[in-house]
Amino acid sequence: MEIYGMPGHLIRRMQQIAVSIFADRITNAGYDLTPVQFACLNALDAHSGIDQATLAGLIAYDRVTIGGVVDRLEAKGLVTRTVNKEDRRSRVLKLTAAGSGLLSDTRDIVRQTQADILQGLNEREAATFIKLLQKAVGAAEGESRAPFRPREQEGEK
Amino acid sequence: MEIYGMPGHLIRRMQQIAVSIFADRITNAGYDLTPVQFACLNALDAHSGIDQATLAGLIAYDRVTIGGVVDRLEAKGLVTRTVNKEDRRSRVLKLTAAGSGLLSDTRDIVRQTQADILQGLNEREAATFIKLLQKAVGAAEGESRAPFRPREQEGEK
DNA sequence: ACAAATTAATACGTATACTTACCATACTCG
DNA sequence: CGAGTATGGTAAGTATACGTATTAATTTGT
Repeated sequence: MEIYGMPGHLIRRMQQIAVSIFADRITNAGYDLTPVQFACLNALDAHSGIDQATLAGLIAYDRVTIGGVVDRLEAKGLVTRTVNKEDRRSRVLKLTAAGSGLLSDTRDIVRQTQADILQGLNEREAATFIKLLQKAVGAAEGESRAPFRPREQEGEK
Repeated sequence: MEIYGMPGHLIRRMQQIAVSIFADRITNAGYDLTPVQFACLNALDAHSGIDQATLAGLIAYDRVTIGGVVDRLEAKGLVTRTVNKEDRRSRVLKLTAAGSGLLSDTRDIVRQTQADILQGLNEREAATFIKLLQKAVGAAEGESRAPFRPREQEGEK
């Protein structure tokens, strides 16, 4: 069976390449941050004070995985984790000044990374590709073990 | 920064969903096999007797990762690993009868998996998506830490 | 009010997926 | 032919990325 034209193989390759480019650009700029760590800092910047489960849902990761990621972010002094007084099961996450600073410092690099990932496509192709990606992801979202969970608005619930 | 429309995020999600669907379909059919394990069996079926480094190159994985995968395939009795008499550094890999049988049994499931991954796209969209994926992967291939390495033909070299 | 169900976090286990470092073997070229 | 280089494999370490199970705390249903 020829696997080279199969979506499963190509998507894995694309992801492998994307991670590789991200690591390369970040390292070359003198920083130490992984894609999921960046995603966490970015989400905490927009939603300060959320707990780990909410963070996991916002960036569509497994709760257990995010627990480990937050461990490392906390160890690096980029994030604080305190028990929530209103619900003592959960932990309130906040960026530190260092976390906030690192996020600002790396945003442009990450933006550039996105372009480099699709370096082989022209503008029109890249737009089409992203549109199809979004459509495919949206349709199969439910098959994921770690689905995207937008934050509930105060009104609903 | 909004990450939901960025290629890096979408590609990771797509990969996450693809792996999830693969695991689901294989488990439901009563088998125990991961995507990379399937890729190894499939490559060894087409190229019996290659060594680990060649196998890694054929499916575009890191040498070290494939070492671990082959460990597990060997432990499950799906693959044999013997020292190459002509080059004692390398190990000759071959499918066992069990490995060959499992490959035949799971091929159709994997084929179906590929369609399920793109369930949200119609035929034309899926074709376009795969074409663009191949183009993007081909162009950025060199940025990967584990590039695809086709087998050298006897003539060159 | 109080048992049952749910939820947040964590512990433990498995499997990628890579880095760097090292050893053994093979190759190359002066 | 022998030194330097290259290559295959493995060891050790880090970081995802999940599954299952457990604990603690909150919510729900009666």
